[in-house]
Amino acid sequence: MTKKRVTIYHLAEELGMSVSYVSRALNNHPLVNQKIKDRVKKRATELNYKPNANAANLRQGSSRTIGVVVPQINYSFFSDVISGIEEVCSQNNHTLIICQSHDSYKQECLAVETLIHNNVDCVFISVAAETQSATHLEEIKKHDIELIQFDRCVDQLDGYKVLNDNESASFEVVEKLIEQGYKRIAFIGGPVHLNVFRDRKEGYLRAIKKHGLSIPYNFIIDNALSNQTVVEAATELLSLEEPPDAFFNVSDHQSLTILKIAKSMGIEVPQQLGIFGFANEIFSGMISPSLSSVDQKSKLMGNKTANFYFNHILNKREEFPSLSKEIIKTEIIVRESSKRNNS
Amino acid sequence: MTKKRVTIYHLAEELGMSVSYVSRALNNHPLVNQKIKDRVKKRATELNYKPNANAANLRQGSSRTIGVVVPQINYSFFSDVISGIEEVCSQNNHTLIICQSHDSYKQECLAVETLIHNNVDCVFISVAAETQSATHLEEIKKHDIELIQFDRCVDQLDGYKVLNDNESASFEVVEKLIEQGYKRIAFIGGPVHLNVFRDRKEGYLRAIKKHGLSIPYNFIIDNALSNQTVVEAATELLSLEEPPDAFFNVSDHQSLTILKIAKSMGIEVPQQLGIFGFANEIFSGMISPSLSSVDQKSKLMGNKTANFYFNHILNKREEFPSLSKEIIKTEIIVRESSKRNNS
DNA sequence: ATAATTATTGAAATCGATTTCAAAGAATAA
DNA sequence: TTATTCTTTGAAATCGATTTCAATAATTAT
Repeated sequence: MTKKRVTIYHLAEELGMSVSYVSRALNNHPLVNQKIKDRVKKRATELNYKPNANAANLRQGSSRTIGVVVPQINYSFFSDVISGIEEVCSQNNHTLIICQSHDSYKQECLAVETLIHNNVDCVFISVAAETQSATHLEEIKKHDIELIQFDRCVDQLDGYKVLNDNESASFEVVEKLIEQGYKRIAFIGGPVHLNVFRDRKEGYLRAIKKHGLSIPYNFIIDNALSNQTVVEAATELLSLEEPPDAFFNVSDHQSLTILKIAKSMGIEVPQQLGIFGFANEIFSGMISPSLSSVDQKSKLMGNKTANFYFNHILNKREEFPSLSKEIIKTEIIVRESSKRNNS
Repeated sequence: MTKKRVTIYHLAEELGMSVSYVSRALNNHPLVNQKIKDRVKKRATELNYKPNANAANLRQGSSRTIGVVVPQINYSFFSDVISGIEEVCSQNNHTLIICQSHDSYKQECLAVETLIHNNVDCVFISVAAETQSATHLEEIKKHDIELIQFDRCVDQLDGYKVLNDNESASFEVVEKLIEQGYKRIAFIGGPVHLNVFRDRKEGYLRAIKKHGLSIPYNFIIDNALSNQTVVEAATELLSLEEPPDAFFNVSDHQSLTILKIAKSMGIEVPQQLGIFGFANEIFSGMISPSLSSVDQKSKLMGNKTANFYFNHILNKREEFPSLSKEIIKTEIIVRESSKRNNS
């Protein structure tokens, strides 16, 4: 009962011409008369003809497909980026295949395998927290597939990268905290083998150095993405005789956790404790006190990553000079959690 | 400089056997000796052979690919559903192609076209707010592609559907409001041509009827998904001489807007005004007062939708009786915004 | 030893498009 | 009229896998 799909052969027979001619007519080939094109296309829609992309891709080598690998689709940052990527890809008639690594190196490798099998033209990747090697990414290149890393990149591999200005944004954030009179600023970071967290830490350190603040070594906590780690670290720090008077965090989730701990310990935010985070999550502006944060322009990052491919790689257009890195300016959003009323 | 991809032909030549044999060896065909399988596979990885899915799909008719269409990838509900879908699909060695309709019927049709071109085996769709016709979905079936609708479905089309218990959840919510002594309960809904919003409205109406409450006609607002509509409607209602004493909303964003309006008008939540929403957005539990809401188990919905395909459609397995609808039980989460202190 | 059966192996067709190459037809120039 | 150019058209090869069908080799039964 399964009707066979209408192919270009049926069309050709119906129209009494050869398949090659029909193919050219459908693809707007200049060697075909306009009238014929119209006739073929009309009949094609009538017969409900849909080209088989597999066949075309097999023949052409290109698949007009982009593979995306992210740690989690449903983290707001990544879903925004993907939304931005999708927008541009669909404008350019490209399809998206999406995989998540769940922050596992192994699953990331599997995802990369899948994308190679599917013959994608390019891979956009933001690597898993676990990822410390680039062999799987080199694999991609070996297969003549283009590669663009965005946000979380591996250092071992050069090539196209789309990034935020993590270092300078962090520097500015810490200066803003200092302006407000905070002096004992702690840093809650992520795994330092990932560029984004390392850069944020470096920005923090640069500001601290510039202003000659003396910070106890244990005010700097790396690898604190999990909630539990934050709870433990912050509780310990805030219980010190001389506790920090501010926290700069690499995520808003960390900020939120710290805010809760502060509340439970009766510490007033922002008077006694300033909090500044990263990512500008949807809840950051909603809760009370509202959380200061760095907006990463995530959707724009998606747009730019995709455009990077279409402008710089696919059609190396003259108006776009070739480059390998694109830095996206973040926006620093000062809210209640870092603004003392002494102004 | 572009090295040609290693194909099964290279492999066959290297190994001194025919391509058919190599193919069977790689695919664990029972007719091939285990030793040969091992040898072929070993050499395949050595030579860095990656099968071309396009070629296989073309030949086999099936693509092991699922297409997903949602209004917006970065709405938390949909990104959670997609995450759940992805999980199950990757377990079953299927690839995901994802499209967004941006709530436009036209873009939804384009997305469907794309998926047909790409020869997907099945489409999972949650339709755009604009969608009122099913012709594009019938198109999918005409091409012998399976179709599962989830959450937002069109009524005109029967077939597989995965849904929340919108009606009964709404009924319960309204009863919970009534228990708390709220009597003049307004309803802020969505476009009624979409099942989910209609069902929520019906649940609301059933509870109202059961308890014999008299509600002025203008307390029931349909098609209020946009922020502006909510602002206008809520402001008007709350300015009445006899304003509503509670709102049941089809989304938490609506709840949030109403909460803000109430605050700005000096109306106390939940004492003077109860608020209950839908979707249990990430911020709902974080703000103050925290917002009561219905958790839709979105990731589970993704899992179930995908499993529906693998269990009921792809391999009609005996342990799963054939059915066409799956209802997922929501969880009703009562928070501060609907709990009067009179308990 | 021969027939019957089973296990291995491979040649060639196939999926549905694109594209090369060449032929045929039409238009123009000599 | 013939030679030349340009346009229109189609046969067949191609992409890289899978699969059918048949042939050969190895094993077992008679």
